[in-house]
Amino acid sequence: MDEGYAWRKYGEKSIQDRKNPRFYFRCAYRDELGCGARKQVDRMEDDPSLFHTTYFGEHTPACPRDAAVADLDRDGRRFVVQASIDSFRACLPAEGEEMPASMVEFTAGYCWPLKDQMANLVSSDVSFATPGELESLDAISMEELMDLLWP
DNA sequence: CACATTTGACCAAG
DNA sequence: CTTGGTCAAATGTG
Repeated sequence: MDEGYAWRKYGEKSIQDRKNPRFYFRCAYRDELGCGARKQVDRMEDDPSLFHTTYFGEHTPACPRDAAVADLDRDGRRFVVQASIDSFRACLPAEGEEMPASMVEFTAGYCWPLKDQMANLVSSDVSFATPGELESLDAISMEELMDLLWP
């Protein structure tokens, strides 16, 4: 699953008692920005179509993200929402499923593996002073956001 | 050309 | 020694 960051693969190693090799990635901006973020990806034993990803370290705030940007006016305020577009797509409710009532529910309920990163993406936005302000987003504005991202 | 990925070498720890 | 993690030269991709 794409969490929106740019990674560079730097290794691949067979692991004892494991059928599949482990893949090693580091932030693509390690040299440029001194970012120390890394991750390891393993194919799962029981379901080879799934991968288990372990993260190490934090990204620099300056690390570019693969972001979608949406602008909308609501109650005279200007909202700017940034998110990894692939992450959002991957987390969209299935056909027939209900759209969550708020952005908080959306990120918490549907982006479980990415919950922290998604919450960070949204709450670090300049338009929202605190994460609590996200609670005020209702279902209608969520739909507006979706319309803007996928007209 | 400017990047990224592959892959065996290399290395530190146990 | 073995094991897991990283480096870097060769190779791939546009």
